[in-house]
Amino acid sequence: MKLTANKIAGLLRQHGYKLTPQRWAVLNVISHRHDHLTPAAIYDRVSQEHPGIGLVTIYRTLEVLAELGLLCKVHVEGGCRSYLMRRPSVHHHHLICSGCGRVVDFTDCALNELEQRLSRETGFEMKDHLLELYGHCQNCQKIA
Amino acid sequence: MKLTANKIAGLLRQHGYKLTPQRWAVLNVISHRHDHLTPAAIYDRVSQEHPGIGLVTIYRTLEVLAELGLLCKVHVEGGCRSYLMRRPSVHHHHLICSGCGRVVDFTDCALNELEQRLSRETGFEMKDHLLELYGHCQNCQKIA
DNA sequence: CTGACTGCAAATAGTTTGCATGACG
DNA sequence: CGTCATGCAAACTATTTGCAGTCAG
Repeated sequence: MKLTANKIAGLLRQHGYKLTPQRWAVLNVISHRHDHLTPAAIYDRVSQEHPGIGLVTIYRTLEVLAELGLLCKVHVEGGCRSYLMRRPSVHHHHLICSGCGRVVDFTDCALNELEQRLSRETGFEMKDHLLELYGHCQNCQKIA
Repeated sequence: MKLTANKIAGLLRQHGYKLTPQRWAVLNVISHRHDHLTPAAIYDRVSQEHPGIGLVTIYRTLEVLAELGLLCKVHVEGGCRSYLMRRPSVHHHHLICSGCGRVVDFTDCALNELEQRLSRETGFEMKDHLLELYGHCQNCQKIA
């Protein structure tokens, strides 16, 4: 499910955006990783190949890419700044390694039944949920 | 399960803290509500009865109270600053109304099976999870 | 040309830290 | 006394906004 430059460019254009070198650079940095990064960390990495880019551009780019569903945010223990990672816009959740930050996606959250029960009990109309699992990946288990 | 001043004072003292008027004021503000508040909002309310209190004290108090399990944090859609609310320290989750901010707790998250399956599939050792449900409460459904 | 995009600098927000002072056992 | 707590001011970090110059169609 590799997205080509063309597809991404098309997707951007559909929404009135352009695929600029900066946006491309951000996408490159993020898509080659399996963990999550802060805006600042993305900035650092992008800067290496693209000195002179502004941190502001990173923020704006992330906003656009997230809007198109090419990225999504992650909440992490302790602080909950807006960490981000790559992934298309299907309903899914994250399993995050507290050791190395690696993120694994999964789609089946098995919450329907729970939502229905709570809806019955509380009268709430369910709209959405936030689910993230934390643990240690095999690698980090060895180290610890 | 109302906590008396004495119990709270004892709990604080056990951990080497004191029950000061400021801490008491913060607890009062929070314990009378069913929704979540930002530190700044808590500050505003506490200030009314307790002018001259510092925002810093609110932050420090919240930290202490959270450490003792008298409060806990909430993540909210959009931004995810540290919103807070009252509640004892048992494993539980939040059902949050996107309309009015009301929070309902529930304990049975039915995630064991999911965690076991994912653990088998990915080799992760599960430690913890973050689960929050969002919806509209009965009241807010009427309004909308 | 026009609108989209970028980068800088400045402005905001939210939160933390250092320090002198005061309360209390 | 010695410890903990408070409030102020300052420091920081994270993020957003205003603006002028640039670029592609």
